[in-house]
Amino acid sequence: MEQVTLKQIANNLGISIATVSKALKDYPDVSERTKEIVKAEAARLQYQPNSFAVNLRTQESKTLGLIIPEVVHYFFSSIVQAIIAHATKKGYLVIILQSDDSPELEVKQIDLLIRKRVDGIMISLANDTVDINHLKRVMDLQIPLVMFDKISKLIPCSKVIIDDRKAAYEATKHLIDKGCTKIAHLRGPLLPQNSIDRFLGYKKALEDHGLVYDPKMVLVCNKITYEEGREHAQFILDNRLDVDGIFAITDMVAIGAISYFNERQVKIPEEIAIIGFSNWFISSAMTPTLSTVDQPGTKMGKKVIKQLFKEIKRKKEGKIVQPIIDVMPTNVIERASSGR
Amino acid sequence: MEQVTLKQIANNLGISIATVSKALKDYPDVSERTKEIVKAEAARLQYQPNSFAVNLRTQESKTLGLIIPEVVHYFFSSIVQAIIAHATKKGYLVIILQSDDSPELEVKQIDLLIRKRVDGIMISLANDTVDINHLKRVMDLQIPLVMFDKISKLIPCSKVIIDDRKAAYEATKHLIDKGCTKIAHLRGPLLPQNSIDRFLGYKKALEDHGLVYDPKMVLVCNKITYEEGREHAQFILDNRLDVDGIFAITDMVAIGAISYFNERQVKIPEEIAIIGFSNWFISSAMTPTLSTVDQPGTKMGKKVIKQLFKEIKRKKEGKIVQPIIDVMPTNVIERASSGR
DNA sequence: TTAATAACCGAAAACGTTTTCGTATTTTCG
DNA sequence: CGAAAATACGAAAACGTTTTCGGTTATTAA
Repeated sequence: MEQVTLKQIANNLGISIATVSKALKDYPDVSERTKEIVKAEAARLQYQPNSFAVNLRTQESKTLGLIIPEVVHYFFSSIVQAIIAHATKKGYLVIILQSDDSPELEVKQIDLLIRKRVDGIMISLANDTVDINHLKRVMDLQIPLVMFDKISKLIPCSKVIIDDRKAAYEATKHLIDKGCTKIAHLRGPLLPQNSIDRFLGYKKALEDHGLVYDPKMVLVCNKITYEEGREHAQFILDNRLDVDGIFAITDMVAIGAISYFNERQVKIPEEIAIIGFSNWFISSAMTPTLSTVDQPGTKMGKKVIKQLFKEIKRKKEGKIVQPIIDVMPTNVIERASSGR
Repeated sequence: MEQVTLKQIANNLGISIATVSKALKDYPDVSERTKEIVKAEAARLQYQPNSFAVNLRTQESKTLGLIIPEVVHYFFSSIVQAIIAHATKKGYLVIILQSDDSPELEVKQIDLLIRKRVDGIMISLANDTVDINHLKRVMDLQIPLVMFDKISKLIPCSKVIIDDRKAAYEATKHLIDKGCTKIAHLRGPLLPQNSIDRFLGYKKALEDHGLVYDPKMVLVCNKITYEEGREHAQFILDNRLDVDGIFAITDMVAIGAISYFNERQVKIPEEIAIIGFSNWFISSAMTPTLSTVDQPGTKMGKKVIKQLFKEIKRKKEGKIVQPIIDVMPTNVIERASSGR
């Protein structure tokens, strides 16, 4: 089972490699007759161009890199799916890497992608990435780069995000509209911007509606897990915190809290109303169903890959790319957990 | 920002390209002194070998292909995660493609991977893949191939699977042990082997324990969705099927059913006990928590990639690969939905 | 001292493609 | 009819690496 090359076709037909190559790519300086002959022979031998050689020659890999903190995650896997689908449609393949929210891994992975000479990189940063030299390097090397969801404002590349602050504001306001006056917030870690922004949105909403902001009502989830949701729910009950509403940084945390409240017979939403964030699929399948903020993963993925393609194209044409910042709309979805 | 090549280093130092290449790879016929000098210069210029050229020369891409039916799926994304993690540890990157359970897409994607000349392919087949010529082609081209979960018995490659029939048998038996005598089965589509096997396990368990198998108690889920779970639950209630236990093909379906039963105030597990399949994360976070069969995604992913590496290595050594079939153990996890 | 051996380095081919440029042939047109 | 233009093809360089094989020194043994 020998490799079929242009050379073989050329030899079989008694013509040159150059002509074969050009015939297959419909160059104008090849006669129709020879084109036909060459194509027939190529088909007969099931010729497939050697992508290694093509890559080397054209200096592009037709491959993109995608780095996300976690694969097993509804929001991220939705994005992954959308990106893969659109990339393959355009003849590009996608290499996926998972940073596990580790900045060190992230640096290594960027390095891997650069070495592989991918044609573009999409990334959602690890939670506590602060050093951004690896990203600067990507920019310096002129590799098209698009960030999404977890971004760094210090890198002047295109970004696809949501307005976490506004979304959190609206989620909190939703609870207020439902009559909650003592709203707790299960926030994320202290570092990443999303977590900070959601917290700020929560705080602002309280202040704008005449409610006092009490730091004791804000509990930190370092890992943003189901278990933390349960633990904080327990903390609230055991310490008799006076709470009638909860805004959780994520559906995962909200579900943990709900599960614990269910066990302790706390009525939701009557005694405590809850709203999550992300519109994870399962939030509509819970009992009670979970109110949440829709974070449109599929749409975001589509925007990300489209922007990347735009930048790859502009780079090829030698034009300068004007980075954009696309803020996707979010909206509160009311379900049973806040439906008073 | 010019590309740094071996040639540049060679010119800078006034030696040949060959020597530079060998020095960087610690060939024995290069003196320690020149090795040091070369390495220093390479470090100074931040030399990175051009992977296109390396690929072409060595005829390997250090890249693997992975095709799965769905990315947004707890079981599959767990596998993806494990595979990516192990692959990168060994210096390999992973290209992921999603077949959407479409045989046509699957064929195209296999073709893409072959063209990209990946060093190995891992695949879980689309639900209704029957024509397997694309897989035969992979075998013919001697590309290492490992199948998992949804496999084809007709292809003599390595496989990592579970014993669906046995697992389903045990799930059904679990319900019987709990005192159920009228057990329904929400089965999957008629075609794929997993679906058939789980059905057969269910049937066998009934027969082995003196219960009559009634085709009317088997309802088909063509898409294996949450909604189908709900619809079948409704069907059962509306048609007054005499049911005291349900074995669902998947947690997703089971959760749908539970959700509907909750709405209709059917007590679980008192009136109807339910067991799912896969041990999807959320099954332990439901109310009531869902009994299920553990399908160890992470472990399976690890086995898959390890076997693939083994075969890649053997191929390099020119040895023949002996395909293996690894049947991973599963076990019933009892939770509230069957805990009488 | 000479021959044999070891140590070190470089020339060059090869991987398979793309593309520029030149050349030979044919056609067009004044 | 002759010059210009159009048509069709091929030679060859280039992409950057790896590796074989010779060749040149320096070292050792006889």
